[in-house]
Amino acid sequence: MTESVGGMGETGGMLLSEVVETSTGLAGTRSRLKKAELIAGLLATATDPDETEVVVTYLSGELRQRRTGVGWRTLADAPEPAETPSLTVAEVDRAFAELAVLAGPGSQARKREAVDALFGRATEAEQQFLRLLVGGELRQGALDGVMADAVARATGIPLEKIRAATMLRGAAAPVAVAVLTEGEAGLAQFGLEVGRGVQPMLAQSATSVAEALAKTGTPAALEWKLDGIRIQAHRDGSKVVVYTRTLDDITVRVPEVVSAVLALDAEQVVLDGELIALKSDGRPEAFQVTGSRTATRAATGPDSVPLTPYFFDILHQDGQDLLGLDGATRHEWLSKLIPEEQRIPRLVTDDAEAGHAFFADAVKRGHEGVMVKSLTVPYEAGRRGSGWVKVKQTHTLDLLVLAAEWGHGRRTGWLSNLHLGARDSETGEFVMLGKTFKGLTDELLRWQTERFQELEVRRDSYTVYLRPEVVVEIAFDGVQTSPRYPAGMALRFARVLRYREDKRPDDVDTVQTVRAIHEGAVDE
DNA sequence: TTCCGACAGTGGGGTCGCAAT
DNA sequence: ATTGCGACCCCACTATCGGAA
Repeated sequence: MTESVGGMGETGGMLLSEVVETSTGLAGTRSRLKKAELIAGLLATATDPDETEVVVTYLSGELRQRRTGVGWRTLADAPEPAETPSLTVAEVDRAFAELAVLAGPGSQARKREAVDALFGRATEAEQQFLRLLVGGELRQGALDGVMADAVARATGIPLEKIRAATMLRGAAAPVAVAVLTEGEAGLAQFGLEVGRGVQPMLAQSATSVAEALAKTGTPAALEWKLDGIRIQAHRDGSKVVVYTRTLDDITVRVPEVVSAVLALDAEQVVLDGELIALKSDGRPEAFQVTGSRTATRAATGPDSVPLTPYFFDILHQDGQDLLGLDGATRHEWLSKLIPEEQRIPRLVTDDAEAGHAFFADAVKRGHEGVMVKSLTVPYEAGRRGSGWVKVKQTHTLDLLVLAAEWGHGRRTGWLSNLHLGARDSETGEFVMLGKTFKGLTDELLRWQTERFQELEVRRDSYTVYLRPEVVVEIAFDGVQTSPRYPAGMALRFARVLRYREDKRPDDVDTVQTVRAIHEGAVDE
């Protein structure tokens, strides 16, 4: 262990440079076993729980502070790097903790000073590491999953137990610290705690109800998939806390949820649900409306858009943990506690045809599609298992590739991100509706990189612009209002299905067609 | 030996709050 | 009042590793 040299009166502890070296090693191998070994090796040299916690979070690609107010722009111009490493892990964590609480007039300048002080003591490699860490772009092939595996291997504790504790605790680092310092006995402290967010259960995708039913097994429950914000509501007596999918606390922004939960006939409860803005006729507002209202802090007043909470699962009630129970039993508990108008409409069936009719009805009512849920699996916090499967309505269009941007990371050297345009039937011009990088195989990336440069008309440092010749079939979930694109519309979740070399630019779909979808005039 | 679950990476559009201009 | 940045909401898809079958 090297002592800190020439620091600011620091006493020692692990150097940041040791973390940076390990991170470089992680990026240098694709083997997850090797990554786990490297992580375990460094964790073994940590001297105290605090240090262990910081190292665990850094090697998972995160800062310990949820928000610091420092981003890529602030870090773009940093002072000259130091020649030799001296920063300790503890010093770096403290520096970010201080940055995180800076606010008010003049805070930008003070942030600048604090960042310069920190980065002035960092070597070139350390500066680069911190930049990527802050930006959440470490890309060393190790995040929470690999970290959990590393901790399991280092301690000999089954991965499943570590994972379960992590999901219930809602965070990886405290669990890692507990087992690294106390062994398996350290896991005993982690269970569902009313008031503390649990990683929500996630869903796989399927393209049809029949395919979804094949994954979940039958009979299964189908529920409308609402296009809103995922919420997890905790009540302990008179205290209510509402969390988002990433366990951000949004309680003060959603009084509707607080009052709904306080009205329930239970002292303690943990509920999973969806929050959505509805029009006066009961149809859902565009996601942007729900998102905007939910993001607004002081969301009261006459002009405020009301939100409606729906609940679809229950994890705890009055001292009893329910998340280990099967889906059917949990829903019985839910039905007894939650009034029908606050539950998501649901159909239990083993018939794909009946299921499809339920799906079609949900879509007709303006919803995204359905969730298909196994009746037999427990609530698998944080898992994306086959117990829950989503089926969404999608659209497809033939569009023109207007340009393509150079990729990053494993896509470096390939043209990756496509600019997509529809034809304006009145002017004959092509109008950009958004970009996509999704759905491309390596083979396709190779092909388009070559082909697009043959069609190049000009380029800048990010983008190659093309002659309007390449037609691509695009899938997307819907059309949203856009403040950025010229038609005032953008595609939501666009992805490539295939190139259409059999089609000509005149064949691509029109802006007018897209507008019709936007206005809900087209059913596909 | 092949199959498949879990993970990480590669980015997309939109909105609000805040500080500076 | 406007602008730029940071943070967070929604997210689809492919490649890969390593254990399961």
